[in-house]
Amino acid sequence: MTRPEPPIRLLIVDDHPIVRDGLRGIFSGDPDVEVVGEAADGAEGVARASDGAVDVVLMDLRMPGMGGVEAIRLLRDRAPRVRVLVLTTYDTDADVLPAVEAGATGYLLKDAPREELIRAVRAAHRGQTVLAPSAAEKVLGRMRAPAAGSLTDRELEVLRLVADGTTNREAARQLFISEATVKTHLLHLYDKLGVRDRAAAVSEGYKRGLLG
Amino acid sequence: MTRPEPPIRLLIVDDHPIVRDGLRGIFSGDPDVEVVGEAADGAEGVARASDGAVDVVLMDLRMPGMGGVEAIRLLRDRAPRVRVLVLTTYDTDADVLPAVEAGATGYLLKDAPREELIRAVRAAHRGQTVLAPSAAEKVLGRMRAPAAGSLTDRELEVLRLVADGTTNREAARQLFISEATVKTHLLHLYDKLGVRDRAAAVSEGYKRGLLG
DNA sequence: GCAGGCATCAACCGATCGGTGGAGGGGGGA
DNA sequence: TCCCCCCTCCACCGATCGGTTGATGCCTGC
Repeated sequence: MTRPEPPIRLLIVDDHPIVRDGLRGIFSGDPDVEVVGEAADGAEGVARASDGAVDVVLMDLRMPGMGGVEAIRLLRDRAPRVRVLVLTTYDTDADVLPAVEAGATGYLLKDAPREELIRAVRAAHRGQTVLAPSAAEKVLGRMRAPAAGSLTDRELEVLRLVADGTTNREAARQLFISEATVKTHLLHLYDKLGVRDRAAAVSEGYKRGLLG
Repeated sequence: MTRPEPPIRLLIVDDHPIVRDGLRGIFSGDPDVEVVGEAADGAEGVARASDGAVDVVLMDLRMPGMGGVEAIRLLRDRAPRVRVLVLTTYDTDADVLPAVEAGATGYLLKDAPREELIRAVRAAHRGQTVLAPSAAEKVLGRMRAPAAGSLTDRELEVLRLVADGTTNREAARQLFISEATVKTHLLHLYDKLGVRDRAAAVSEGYKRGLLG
């Protein structure tokens, strides 16, 4: 007879107790998956997943304290064998790309059906990449538009000013537009570059040859 | 007989009325210098100096609204013949270097003796560079340590993290130090790079080959 | 003619950052 | 030995930034 596989040891990391309970419930009916712990933020998640007793982590991204992306980075270092499956509400470039680059094995949205979630955990455990369609789109989009001028002229102007240390207010004056518009351009280019702040945007700008 | 030179037309830009009055008083006794106007911030200063009726601008740096550095940049564009003499209280790298790079003809501190101030205005009018000793030191220091690892190991680590978009808090966790220490490192490297914020620091980092 | 990209602006909010002024320990060069 | 540099940490503050939502006008391509 076939020896039963040991269950997949799953850690749930999410700041909302209700979500954690819901996830627990979903997996409680599955003998192949055992929820071995929960954590309410990234730091706790890293701590619990670093002891070798976890196979897969279901990781939320936006959490108070240490966020998911940082946690994933740390886990790549401290527990490389742990697979991290991102499970979050958002699928913007700025969420998906950093998470994938940090080393997430998969990326699902919280509106995914239960079955898909269960299948994804199994797939992640086998090391397979599981991307929600919208997340896959972002990743591919990133590949397709690698360096090119994905930024509009105006966005590039703003980025250049920011790289020179101008504040939003100063940039607005120099471009003869309002500060609100500068912020809008920034938010757009953050999304396009897959970053969350001006410093990282400048860095991406250099990496892609937009600045320099 | 020698035709008397027309007086030097001087514009005073400083947000403190008292300082403006003091400066006016200093030059009132000098027939070679005529104070032709005052402004309380950079924007007003640029406007008044752009009409061709000003020879030299005495410019403060830190002012509400548009600061002095930005005003100097704009003047380089709109009224290149106007000489700008910076007169400020501070002489840190972060003040001196941007001002000089923006195109200031001179840099004096407010504790300078009256005579030096008057001499400086005349020198600036002739296009001569006038630097307060401490300011000259910063400029030379910049020349001496052009690219090299003027940053300490720790500062460079912090800069790299910042370029990756990590917040101070996250960087602190990753380096196992407190957030306060991260901020200290940042302030130090801002000074060394001659910038005022993380975005510009990242840019300088790439320009100097510290990043990328 | 209408969808969609681009540029513009507004208001509000919490989080983060930058500025300032200390303080103390450790290590290396003068 | 003494001083300076580096690294560490604290607390307070105002300024700025980033997030969010929603809206308008223009132009181009379908």
